[in-house]
Amino acid sequence: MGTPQAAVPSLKKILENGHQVVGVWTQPDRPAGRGNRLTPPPVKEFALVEGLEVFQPQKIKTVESLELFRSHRADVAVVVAYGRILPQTFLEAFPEGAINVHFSILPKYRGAAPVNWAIVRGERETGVTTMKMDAGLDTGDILLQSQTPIAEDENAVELMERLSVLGADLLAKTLAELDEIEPVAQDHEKATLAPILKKEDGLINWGLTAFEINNRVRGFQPFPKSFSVFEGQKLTVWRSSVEKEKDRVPDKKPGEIISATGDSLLVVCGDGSILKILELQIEGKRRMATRDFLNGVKIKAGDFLGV
RNA sequence: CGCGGGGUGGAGCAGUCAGGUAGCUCGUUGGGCUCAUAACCCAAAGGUCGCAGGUUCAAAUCCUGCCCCCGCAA
Repeated sequence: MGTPQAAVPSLKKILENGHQVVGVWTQPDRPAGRGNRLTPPPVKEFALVEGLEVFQPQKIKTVESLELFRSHRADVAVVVAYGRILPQTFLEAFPEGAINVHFSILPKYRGAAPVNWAIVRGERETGVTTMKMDAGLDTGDILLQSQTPIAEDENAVELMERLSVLGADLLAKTLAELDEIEPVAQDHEKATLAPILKKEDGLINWGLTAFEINNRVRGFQPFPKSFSVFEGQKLTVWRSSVEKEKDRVPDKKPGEIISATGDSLLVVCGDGSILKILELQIEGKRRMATRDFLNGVKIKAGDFLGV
């Protein structure tokens, strides 16, 4: 059971390792993109190519869904970002229960957006966890974990791509050694949450420090992204960096542009720290390097972002 | 038929409403200046104005159809 691209490597790995996949559960096709065309989730596309049987119930909490699920008579359910909370009855449907791949080192970052929040919080390291699912939100007993450092300029999309592969490997190991692994209860005292991101989370608060904003720029991808307003239009920051501490300008107000020439677009943030915008996008336009943006637009030091 | 913006030398844009010599900021190439430079000065090359029709003496600009890109909403 899984839905987005991040779940595909796990499914692929399971197949490669010779496990018998009796059914793939994924979210229904949804209208997406321009024109609202009905779009199948990545897991479905992959599963169909592999000739697997795909199930996309509109509702999971129905007797029909449960009956269908039970009818697979599988040994175990594997869940990777399915997108729905599974009722206890599903978790108990098979002898080995349900195993989940979660993209953080639990108990940290429980919830829907663990990769994003790990970056936003400035973590230097994260990882993946396999666990035995229980009824709570990512509260199940831990089976295996694997860590990886977060690169300083790595964004959430890139990190997720790595973690999805790491998770697939860890899942393979977990399934192979399922009988020997001793599940370990989480230290619930140390749990932190990684709640699902909302559109409004993406609006840049220039009062935060450049470090914090840069982390949001990296972490809020692919959604909701970090954006501000320039001349009434949405300006999305795709890539940025933090200027040196010694160059701080404590006398300037957050949001002020202090340089807009060549490759250099510098914005004042909290405590006078400075964010350098490297790549951006104006609504309706394509994503572009700062140099290109500055070539075509009248913008100068003293202007403000966010108004 | 969800709403909207856009396709103009290699890049990002102006010009389109009120048809008439295609412009700006960069980049590229050559030359100059300088101890030196990604800095500065001078010069040059480079454009079927997305595609196809139509209107007109004349179309980047007006009309029709098509292709492609992007934002919003889901």
